[in-house]
Amino acid sequence: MKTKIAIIDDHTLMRNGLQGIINAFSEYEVMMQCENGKDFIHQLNGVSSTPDIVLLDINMPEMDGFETAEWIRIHKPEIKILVLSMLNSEEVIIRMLRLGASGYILKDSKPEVLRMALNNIRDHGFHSNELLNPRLFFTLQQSNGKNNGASVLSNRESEFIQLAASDLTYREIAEKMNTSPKTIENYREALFEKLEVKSRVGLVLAGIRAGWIKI
Amino acid sequence: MKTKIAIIDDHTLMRNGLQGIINAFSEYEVMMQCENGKDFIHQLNGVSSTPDIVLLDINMPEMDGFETAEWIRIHKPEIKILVLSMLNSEEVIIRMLRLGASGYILKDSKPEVLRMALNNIRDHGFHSNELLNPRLFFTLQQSNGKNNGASVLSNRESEFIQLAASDLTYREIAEKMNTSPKTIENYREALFEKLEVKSRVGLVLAGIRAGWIKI
DNA sequence: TTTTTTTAGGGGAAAAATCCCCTTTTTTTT
DNA sequence: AAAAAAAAGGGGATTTTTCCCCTAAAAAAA
Repeated sequence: MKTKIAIIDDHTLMRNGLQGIINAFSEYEVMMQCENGKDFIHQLNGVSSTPDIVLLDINMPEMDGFETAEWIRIHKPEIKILVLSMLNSEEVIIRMLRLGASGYILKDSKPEVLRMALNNIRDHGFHSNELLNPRLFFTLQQSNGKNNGASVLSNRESEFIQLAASDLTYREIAEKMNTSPKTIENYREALFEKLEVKSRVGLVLAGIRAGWIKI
Repeated sequence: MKTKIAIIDDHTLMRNGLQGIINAFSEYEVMMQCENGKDFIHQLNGVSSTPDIVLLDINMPEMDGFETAEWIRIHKPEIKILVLSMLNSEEVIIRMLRLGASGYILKDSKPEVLRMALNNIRDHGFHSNELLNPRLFFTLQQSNGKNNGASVLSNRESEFIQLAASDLTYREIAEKMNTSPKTIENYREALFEKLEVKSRVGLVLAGIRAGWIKI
């Protein structure tokens, strides 16, 4: 069962581009295209199911992103909102969060970022890579337990690589993971080989590029 | 004219500690100490002026931080809220933002962090260092004009930090930059201090977040 | 013009990371 | 049931990083 997406954006080209990108993700399908909030509300009456996630632009005629987010929070609170905006402004981001957005990414993001954002919202209820301080993100991820993504990495390796991307020493990482520094050594060596790197910095960079490390 | 602060926290020792710290900041004065939200509302009726910023704890008996934030947003929206919490949890942070908080810092923050948070809220209406991704923060700062990131780093430091984000050793970086490893040491130490990190990985991550390193 | 910053460099020591070599137990896959 | 992978751990050595201390010329700022 694919997760259903609605796109709310006044630019037809943008909508179609997004639809193409999203439909290429096997786990998602675009079920609605709307040119503003009013259109979205109108179309909702004509469909049998509601979207799971709404991709929401901010600057739109008639009913903009802020109004739309507010409407969704009040009338369809089960729908998650991922704001897709050109505005890299903290004030806007915070305003959107308060209106109930579950994530906020920039329009010039790469498709992988969009996909990761959608995954995070679907799996954890919110997305924050682009938004919130990664320190906080990792804390939460750990408490949530499960390790999604990378089958290349084992669970413990995933935990480790996230912590490797920090200001901690291996000894401190070992303490956080409740294991010995020598065990950490095993993960490190295994990952160095897998990712063909020679240093911890190289490992972290490779992890970031591979999408295993959230910044 | 000093900015007036109210402290809402159920621990007397914490309140007094905070009051001491804040009164040592020349631009702020503590005008109220309250042990929970109810106490705050009650005390508000007895004072002629309202506080500008409220330092708000979350876990409190009778009326906790969430309820208090909601009350303030509805009844005294002009009062800014800085949440001071032990909870490093994204869910809590997002909930607090939605309830109208202007900032969120951890209780184990240093006094300078508290002061910076207060300054940011006073001057810009919000504080986000601890909360939002520094990359966005710096981007915003740059577009606002002052404190543009580049001037923080000297030319050679900029070259160095980019090369630090690689699989190379410092000796190899020194060769690439046609200088001695000891000179590289100077850049490294200067940047560690500037960015408040303790390791090369920390440096690289801070550089990425600040937008100085392109990956 | 004086002061500060940048650039360039060094000595010496401690801590951390890296690289080899291993063993054992449990879990998963074939 | 056998093989492979994951998880946990260790010994011991080398290299790299990190942390103090320090000098000095050139450039930029005050």
